[in-house]
Parts: sequence; structure tokens; C-alpha cells
Amino acid sequence: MHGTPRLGAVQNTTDDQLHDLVSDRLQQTDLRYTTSRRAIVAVLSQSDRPLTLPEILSADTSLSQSSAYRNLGELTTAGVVHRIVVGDSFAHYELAEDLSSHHHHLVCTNCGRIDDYTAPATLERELHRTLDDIVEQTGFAITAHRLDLLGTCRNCR
Amino acid sequence: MHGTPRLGAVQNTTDDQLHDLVSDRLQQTDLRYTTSRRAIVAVLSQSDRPLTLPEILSADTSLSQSSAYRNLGELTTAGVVHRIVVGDSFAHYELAEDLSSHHHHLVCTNCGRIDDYTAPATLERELHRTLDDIVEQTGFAITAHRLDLLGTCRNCR
DNA sequence: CTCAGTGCAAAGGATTTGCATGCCG
DNA sequence: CGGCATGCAAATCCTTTGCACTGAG
Repeated sequence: MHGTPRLGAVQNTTDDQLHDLVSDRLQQTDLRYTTSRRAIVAVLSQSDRPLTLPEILSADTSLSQSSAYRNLGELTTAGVVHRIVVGDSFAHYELAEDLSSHHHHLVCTNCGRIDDYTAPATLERELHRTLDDIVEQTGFAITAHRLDLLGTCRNCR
Repeated sequence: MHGTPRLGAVQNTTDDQLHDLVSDRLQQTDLRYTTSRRAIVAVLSQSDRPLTLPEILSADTSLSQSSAYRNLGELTTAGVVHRIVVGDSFAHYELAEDLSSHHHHLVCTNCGRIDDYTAPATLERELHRTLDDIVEQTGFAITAHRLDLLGTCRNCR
């Protein structure tokens, strides 16, 4: 995002590079990169949209619910995973932006599905300009922005 | 928002105008504009930021929890109230945009507080241009957008 | 061996709902 | 009077946590 990118951030990684990077990041907090944590990261990296816990579990049936929740929590703390909360029902999880790429979300207000989309550079540029202004105007220290587009997805129309 | 504004939308209403408008909108679904519903609307209209249920209850101690939840739900269905879900913990509620004005939110990731802010016209213009593009590119029917700025509020710094 | 990780089952917490009562139209 | 509204208490449901067990280093 704006500001200094995290050390080791990458845009296009191979699977191996991704896992090495995650492994490093976990070790900084004395966390092991276990089989199930690796499985979660693999599932998320193979998806083109944020997934719910049930979706993650059914993508890899070897995972157990409570550990998946626990590991998602730790991966989130370690800056590997990003948690998205939209409505009620399940939260969505995706890889952190610096392990994937900067993007925004299309949120279906009918079924809750979330898709990724990348905003045009012109918009992002204008956005960043505005963010700088706001930092000056308000006492707010902005660390991230989120541009969600709400509507009805193709399936629900 | 973009598209046709709802009939009866206003930017600057007196309290009376607001309540009349809400009353009309409720009657269209055979809902009465009762004392407690009016109280909720009054609390929200007097706030310059979205409020949680505990905040609403403490702003008007005559309200009871379950009825407040139920009424907020009905007001939301009737298009009078907008529900904002950010993290876990409590949801936030505000008057619908066409009863207040188009704005976005500064979300404190530390204490959960949400403040309103109005984006510059240039940004909104660019944003709308992008939205139109996206509607064409994806099968997504966009009904609203949400630009949240995440960071740390003045109190938490 | 040690200590983090796992998984089951139980607990938590915001929100919803069943139901008997109250009250507006 | 009839039906929506209310409020208490109980139920829901996603998520977290306690605890005993397992496994990697």
C-alpha cells in the first residue's frame, strides 16, 4: 500500500517463494510453519477471491475447524493473512496484500460473495492524493484504505 | 449515491422534516413510527458519526436492547438506517445516505471508532467514472460504494 | 524431552427470536 | 377489538478458548 512496503514484499511469486516468505515471517514471532498452516496459505494463494472458513475447510478436508480459526488468527497477526468482515455470517480471508497485490473488492449484498478487482491507476493516484490531504486535515494516521463496491453478482441477478 | 436518488431525498432537513420523511417511508411497509423508533432516529441524526447499539442505548436510556435491535433491523429494511460492520464486536448504525449526505468513514483499527468524512469532489468524480467502467467489465451491478480509510484515531495515538 | 501445535468440546458474545403482554388506531 | 410493538428470556451462530494429547526439533 502507500508508505514503505514491507521487507520481502513481492508481486509475482512462485509457490516456493511464497512459502519461504511466509515461513520467514512466522519465524519472526517464533511460530512454526506447520503442515496445516502451509495448507491454509496454499488454499488462499490458489483462490482468486477471499474465502470463508467453510470454504477453506472444504478446499482441504484435512483441516480442523478450531485449528484453522486459530491458525488464521496467527497468520493474520503475523501479517500473512488479511481478514475481511462484511456483514454477519462468515468472515473472509485472503493473503496479505504484500504477498499478493493491491486490489479491492466487489461485495455481493445478496449472497455475500466477494470478488477481487483491481482499480485503474488513475483512480489509485487520485485516491492517494486525497489520503495525504486527509492525514493533514484530521488527526487520523491512515495505514490502509479499502474501496468496496457493493452490488449484486452475476449469479444473483 | 449514483443512479436515481430515492424520492424524497434531502440534504438538509429540519428535525421535523426528517421525522416526517421517515414516517412516510415506514408507512409504505405498514410500520408505525413509534416513540422508540423515533428516539433511535433522533439519536442517530444528532450524531456526527455512526453509533453502536450500546452507544444508542446509553444516549436514550428508555430504549430496550432487543427492541432497539429489532427496530434498527426494520429501519434498515425500510431504507432509513444503514448498518456498518467492520470488525467483530458491535455493528455501527447511521442514517441512510439519502437522509444525511454522501460521505465515507475513517475507521480506527485500534478502538473501533468510526468517524465520518467527506471526500473531495475530484475523487468522487474519478470514482464514479471507474464504477461505470467496472459495471461494463464485470457482470456486477453496483449499487453503492464504500471508501473506508483505516488507521489510528487521535485518541489512540 | 520440551514446548508449540492440534482437535475436541465447551464457552463467549453480538444478535435474533419466541412468546406473553401492552397499546395505538 | 385487532394487530403491530415491546421486552424479557432463551436460542442462534460464528468464533474463541480450555485442556489433554501429539509431534517436531
